[in-house]
Order: sequence, then structure tokens, then C-alpha cells
Amino acid sequence: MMTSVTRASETTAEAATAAMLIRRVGARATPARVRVLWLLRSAPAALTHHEIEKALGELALDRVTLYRVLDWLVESGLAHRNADAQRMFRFSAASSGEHATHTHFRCENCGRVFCLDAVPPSPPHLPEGFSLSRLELDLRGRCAECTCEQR
Amino acid sequence: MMTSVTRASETTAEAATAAMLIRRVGARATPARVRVLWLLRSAPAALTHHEIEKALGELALDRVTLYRVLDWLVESGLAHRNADAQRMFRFSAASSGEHATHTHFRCENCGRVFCLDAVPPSPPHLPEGFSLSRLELDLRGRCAECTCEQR
DNA sequence: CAACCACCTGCAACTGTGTTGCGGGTGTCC
DNA sequence: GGACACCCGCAACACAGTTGCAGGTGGTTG
Repeated sequence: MMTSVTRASETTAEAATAAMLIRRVGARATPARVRVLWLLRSAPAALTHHEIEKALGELALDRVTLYRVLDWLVESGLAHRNADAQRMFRFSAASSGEHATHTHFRCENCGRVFCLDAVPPSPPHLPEGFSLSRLELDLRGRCAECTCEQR
Repeated sequence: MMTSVTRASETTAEAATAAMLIRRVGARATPARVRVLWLLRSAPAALTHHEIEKALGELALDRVTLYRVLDWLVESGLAHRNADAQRMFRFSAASSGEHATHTHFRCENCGRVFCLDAVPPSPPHLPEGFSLSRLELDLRGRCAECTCEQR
């Protein structure tokens, strides 16, 4: 069925990939899930609930449904959730491989979060009893766009 | 944890230090500010609003006043604010020197945030136009306490 | 094919963290 | 001691995220 996310032929392949990823987890590839995952996978940065809602345009889902889809994506490992500096959740597609170490850039002006490919930083050593499961490098500053308008 | 603000003599010196820090910024060292800053400075981890409220015990302030004190501390550079994974703000005292690079450990079980002294990781290089102001290493895992009770 | 069942969707109402407005109190300075 | 700035607390609000429930959808089974 696949209600078209857009009509461009190349993106239907992307949508099919998203659907495939969803089915692989053993769940129905509903339009809502496909759209959202497709959007996350094509976004260069982590998106807020609100940004996703806007980006879906007239294909938008109910607010709650979107929350539930996002929760489900996170729970099944297809997406990641992080709270940004404005204490809002931001969602990004999980890279197919590992996500154990990751680098984000948070713009202090517009609040957006970008996922960077950067060298995994050296593993530090922890106080006794602490166990490490994941490591994240967090860069703060201004993104290219905000540096331009340099308020 | 964190018994109330006591009358022990040694802590009065700590309180005096807090008051001094506040006055140095050019502001009144009100009891509320002194108490909160003192608490933050003696805490091993970043605290939520709620934890601070509890820790102050019967000396507790109004909810709103506490928020305003915290805002003021952040604004004057005496404290730092970060959103944790549960999208709640956590506050920590600013170290006297720089805070440009910093390492946090976030417990995925209890949500607490610990400030670690760790080597500043090497600065990676950014996409064109991005400017870096701060760098943070974010470790996720289980803190000693939660590793013990190992759910 | 019809009944069934699991699951997805949407509406409404709720929760809890953080914020704003405002009146009143407390210090400080001339 | 009067004016002023600042601080405090109460109440009401704003908003992201959640829960409950009724209804729809699609696949499966007899």
C-alpha cells in the first residue's frame, strides 16, 4: 500500500528500506512508523517531536501516536533518544552498526543536535565499581547557520 | 543521603566560602543562595531540583525561589545546568577554573550524574562553519551503587 | 466468508517540571 | 527615614510527555 511519502522515485526506495527495517524487528510496517523512520534516517540531525510533526506536514499523525511511534522505535533499537539542553527529547535513527560511541554537536544558539562521524575518544578510567556501557562526545558551540547570522 | 544543613563548625567555613563567591559576583549573599551553593559545592554529583529540595530539609525554600536561585547561579557562572536523560535539569557547582571541557558519568539505572576529573579528550575537527565553545565527554553506564544492587 | 484477535490510532484528560505575575518583605544607600 | 533595588513566596500558568479508553485496521483461523 505504501501511501507515498513523496512522489519522487528515489525516496520510495528509502521508504522501502525503512519498512524492511521495521519488519525485520517483527512488527507491522504501518504508514506512521515508516514515515517517521524514513524521516529520521534522512535527517542530518536529531529531531524534536515538534520538528518531526512539522516535517511530516499534512501527513502528520496525532501527537500521541507520534510519541508512541517514537517510543516504539527507541524500544526496538531503531532510534535513539536524548534530552537536549532545553530538556526536550531529540530523536535520531540508529546507525545500523554499533552506537556505543558517538559524537554529537549541540548548537547553543538554535539548540539543534548534529550527529558527527568522529574518532572514538580514548576510554578514560572510572572510579571503583562504575561500569561503562556507552560513551558519548558532546560538543557545544554554534552551527554553521547560526555562525553566519552571528547575532 | 545528604543530611540536612548541619550546625557542625567545619561547614560554617564552607558556607562562608559560598557566601564569598556570591559576593564576589556583586550580589547579596542571601541565605537561600548560600545554602544552595553550599549544597551544590559539597555534592559529588549533579543534583535535580527535587533532590536539592529534599536535601535542604526543613530549611527548604519555596519551589519557585529555588528555581530562581538556581537560574541566578547559572547565569552568574557559579553553577552549571544540564538536562539529564529523564529530561530533568541537573545542577552542579562550577569549578573555580575553567569548565570548557568536562566529563560526566550518567548512571542509566538511577539517572544520577557524576562529575569526573578526566583528561580532556582530543578536540576533533568540525564541518565547515561550525565553531566550538565547549566540549564534554559523556559516559553512560551504572554507578557503583547500582552495580552493587545489580537489579 | 465471518468471527476473532492482536495491534495500531486518535481523542481527551492527566502529570510533573519549569515559568510568569504580582504583592509584600528586607536590606541598602543617600 | 524615605526611596530604591532586590529578594521571597503564593498562585496561576505553559508545555512536553503520558495514560486510559474507545474505535479502527489487518491478519489469521475455523
